[in-house]
Amino acid sequence: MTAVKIKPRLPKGMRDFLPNEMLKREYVFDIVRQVFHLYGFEPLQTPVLELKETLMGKYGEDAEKLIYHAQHPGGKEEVALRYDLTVPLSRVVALYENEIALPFKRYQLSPVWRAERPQRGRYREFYQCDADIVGIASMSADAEILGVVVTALRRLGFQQFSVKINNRKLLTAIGQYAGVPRDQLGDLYRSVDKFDKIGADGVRKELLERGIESEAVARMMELIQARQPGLSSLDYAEEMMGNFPAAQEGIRELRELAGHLADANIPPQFYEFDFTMVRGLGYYTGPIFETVITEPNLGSVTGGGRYDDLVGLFRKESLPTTGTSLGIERIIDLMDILNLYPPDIVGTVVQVLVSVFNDDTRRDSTRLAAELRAAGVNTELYLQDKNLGKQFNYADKKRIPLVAVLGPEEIAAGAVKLKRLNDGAEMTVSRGQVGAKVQEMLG
RNA sequence: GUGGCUAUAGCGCAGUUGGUCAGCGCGUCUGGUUGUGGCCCAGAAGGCCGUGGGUUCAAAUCCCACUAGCCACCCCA
Repeated sequence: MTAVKIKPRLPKGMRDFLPNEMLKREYVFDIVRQVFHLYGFEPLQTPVLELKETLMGKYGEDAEKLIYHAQHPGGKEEVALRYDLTVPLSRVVALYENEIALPFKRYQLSPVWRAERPQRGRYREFYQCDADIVGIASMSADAEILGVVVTALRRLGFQQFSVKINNRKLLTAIGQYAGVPRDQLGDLYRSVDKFDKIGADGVRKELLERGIESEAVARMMELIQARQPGLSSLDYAEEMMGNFPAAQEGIRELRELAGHLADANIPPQFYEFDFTMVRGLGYYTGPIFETVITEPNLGSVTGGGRYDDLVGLFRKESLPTTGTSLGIERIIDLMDILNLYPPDIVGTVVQVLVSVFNDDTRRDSTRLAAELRAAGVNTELYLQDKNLGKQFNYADKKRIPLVAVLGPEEIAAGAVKLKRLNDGAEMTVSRGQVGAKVQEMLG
């Protein structure tokens, strides 16, 4: 053995999740999964690695630089770690077109990798929870996606949030209306997207700095400043830009979407039309969505939209597709900050600690643990050789709710003493009914 | 990728203009309490002050580089 140890470290932006944290993560995953099932989505799993040709050219130039490349020495295939779950889905749909019945409603809870500089709420390995509907052009599909988002967030305990809805077609029309040349559209969108952060004046300033004509900036500002509640914003947009075909189409879609949302009983306080919301990824073609929880601001917690052309990159004919991604990492960070976890998930899965009185009684404790497990109770048998006080201490620290004491007295009486740690209540019960009594004491 | 801030015990921190500055709180361990945790009391362990150079009689303290983390920008979940 050498004296030099390797420093235990992690790659930048990657994390371990210790049991305490995993319990919380799984709680969130479970709720999200339930909601996906509730809306009729079914699970899909794809490999961590994709062929480079599958990933390249889908996300835009900037995003592509963040793709992790994964080669082994002498490898013949060019492979990379997946960057999101949307492109793999499109690949799957194209690959199994004869086996998949449309509409294809799938969800996937999986890690993705992006070589970004880590920050709060931003990691290099992080889980996304995607739900998408392939094969439906109608806005009813988009409405279902928004229903999933709103339901999942509400079930997780978020009270105040707003899903912002915009449309790529409308953004195109806004650019046309303002008279901004094509090569400046990116700059235009990037600035407009910051409206919430830097305000109207900030956007105006930035647009001018980016060299966009002052006349175009003025027309632009007139448009985006007129943000109005509910559907009146759509009326306003139509009034202003109604003679642009892209605007007509975009507004028609959003009207249709609004109708479906109302029919589906999605409470209107949870969504709004916001023409300043822009999504960066290149593949969106229609309605786009994003959810921001403003207090505290950790960036967007969901993002999605319609991408009718993406499947078409993998086969002759494309398929209309819409979907969303829940940013589970940011949701988890917010759950902690806002204290949204139910009290019983913190600590441990163990319901009862079976203590061991002394060496002579260990066999009895082992049998008791077996009986409890057979009765379906999550049971930990104390495996060390320490006095009762230490064993209670251990249970207390691990937040195990009940301790079973099986000393000579109990053994002689064919009984078990159960103690509930949060209030100190004790109950001596016969061995035969210990499973039922444990459930009773756990309430 | 660009800029800024930070780095002292397991965790959170203090350390004044270089000279008892190696400390505090929490946690851990031991005992008070060998059939019962939390609270209290007493005690103990634990640090090459991120790493490597430099300045100086003297560096946790000043300078440089590196590394890591955080924040902002970019972008995004």
